[in-house]
Amino acid sequence: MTKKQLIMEKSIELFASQGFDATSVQQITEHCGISKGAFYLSFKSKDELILALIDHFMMETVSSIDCLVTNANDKEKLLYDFYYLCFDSVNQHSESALIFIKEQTHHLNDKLISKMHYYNQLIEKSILSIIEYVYGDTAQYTKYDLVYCIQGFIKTYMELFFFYNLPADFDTLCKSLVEKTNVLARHTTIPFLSQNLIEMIKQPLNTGIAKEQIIQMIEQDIDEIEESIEKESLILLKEELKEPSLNRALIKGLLENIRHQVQCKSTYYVLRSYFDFD
Amino acid sequence: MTKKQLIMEKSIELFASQGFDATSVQQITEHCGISKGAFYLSFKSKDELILALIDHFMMETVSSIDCLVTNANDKEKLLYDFYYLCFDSVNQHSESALIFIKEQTHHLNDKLISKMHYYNQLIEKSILSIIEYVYGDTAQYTKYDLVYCIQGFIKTYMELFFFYNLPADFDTLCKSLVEKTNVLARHTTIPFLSQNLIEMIKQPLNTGIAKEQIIQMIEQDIDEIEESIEKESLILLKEELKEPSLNRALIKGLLENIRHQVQCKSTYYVLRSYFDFD
DNA sequence: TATAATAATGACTAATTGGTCACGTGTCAA
DNA sequence: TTGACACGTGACCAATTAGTCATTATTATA
Repeated sequence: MTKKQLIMEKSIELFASQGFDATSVQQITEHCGISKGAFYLSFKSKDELILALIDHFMMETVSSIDCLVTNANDKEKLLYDFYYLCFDSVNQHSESALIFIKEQTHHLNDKLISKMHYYNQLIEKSILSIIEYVYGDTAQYTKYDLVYCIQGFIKTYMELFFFYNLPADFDTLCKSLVEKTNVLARHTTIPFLSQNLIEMIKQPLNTGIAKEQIIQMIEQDIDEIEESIEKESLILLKEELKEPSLNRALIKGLLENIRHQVQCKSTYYVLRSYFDFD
Repeated sequence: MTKKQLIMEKSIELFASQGFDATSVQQITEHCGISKGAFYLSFKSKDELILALIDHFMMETVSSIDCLVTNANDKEKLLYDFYYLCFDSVNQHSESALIFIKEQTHHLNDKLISKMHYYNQLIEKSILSIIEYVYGDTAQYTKYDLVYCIQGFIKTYMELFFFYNLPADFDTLCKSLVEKTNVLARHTTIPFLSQNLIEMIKQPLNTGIAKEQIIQMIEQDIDEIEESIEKESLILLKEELKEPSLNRALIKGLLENIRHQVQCKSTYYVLRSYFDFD
């Protein structure tokens, strides 16, 4: 494990329990058993650390969702799987999720805002795909509202698990939510969110994940993987990022090579989005 | 206006735009045109200030809702009115609401947590009343889920207004939400939240509003009101709080006296809850 | 006007913070 | 053994903070 990873893992615990502002770099380094100087060898600043944490968590989440939606083949199950994935992944990374929730509204700086915006839009896009796939024209006029209702369900029930340690019967919960969603999709007639409103919201869809960062992701994967076609593909993709030279077919091929490599699932979906193979 | 009120009003602006941690007492006093010492004459600490702000905002909100529910007489309109009130009051006190949202998850200290818990429970109780009143047995088994769905709707659409400055067509929004709620109430069959789960959550329903604070509210009302039966009733109620001596009928009478005095609407509902006249 | 009481001031303190940097320490190849 | 190099250290710095308190200004009272 690199020092960077160590710092990230250990700092998650502190940030989750005390919040970002209330955790000093001193505390982090003590908790890692390293010196203050060593911290600044891995991260340029404290802000860079939390940005990295949030990126890591959101990248994972977003790409899992993306993966689910892209490979969907069962209309009945997709929505259930989606809900389950949301609760399950937040449950498994509850500390990261807590940081995310805590700092989301705290707008440390502009970078964080646009990051959040970016990830939110990705998730909304996925939810919309699900709705269009599952309900088709049935929800034609109310689909944007449905997106927000689904997010509302998730957010509200999520908090229940965060604030009170409810026994996590995710199966019942998700079945219950699927039913609610079905009912809304089939019986609501009064939309609030129109295409127009949605367009207004979408405007500042700028800053995605920086190329730099994707390169870092790839490098991390390369470190973790043994000599193989997959590894070589990753190396070539990294080169392509640094200096584009291959045509789209070759890139697509390289992506296919790493598609089923579990370790780099996130990377695959991030790259897929970066090279615009949606 | 007392110095305390001045500080509260001015600090809301700063907290809303920068957050609590990022706003120094220095800044607040400069923005008020007073000295640092003067600040500490009104508030024992910076924490006490934000606690007061959140109390003020939540007391107002909760009592408006309580008022609406208590005086309901039109099943068709109640839910609409409730939604409208929520959006409208948050819209009108958007800065306070923003502070509330920002600091809600930041758990400054235990006092804040239990305060939030307390207010949340009051609101949930009101929503449950609405559901029971509007749907009766129809939503018998899913009413607790409905409470959380309603909260989810509000939270999610609220954020839309906060993060993007959407044109606020609250009327359409509320009609749309009422329809969604109706649909859920009539067609859902799979509950997730049972009576049992709800009981688990309710456990730490301790610390309400401190008696001290209610007294301060009353004193503020007394200052603002001219000589009248209402003023005298307030004075007597204040005495009763400090040293209980009257029987419940008399107290109830005093409460009735101030019931329709607009300036002390919050106080009325807080007192009603304190003396347990629900 | 004189005196007491209250309100308000702002320089000050003590503590904490994020971030730096001159100085080890261990590990290579030559 | 030497020297080069990266890795790592923790004392230190400048800036900022919440909160205090001796002093001054203002007001009310006699």
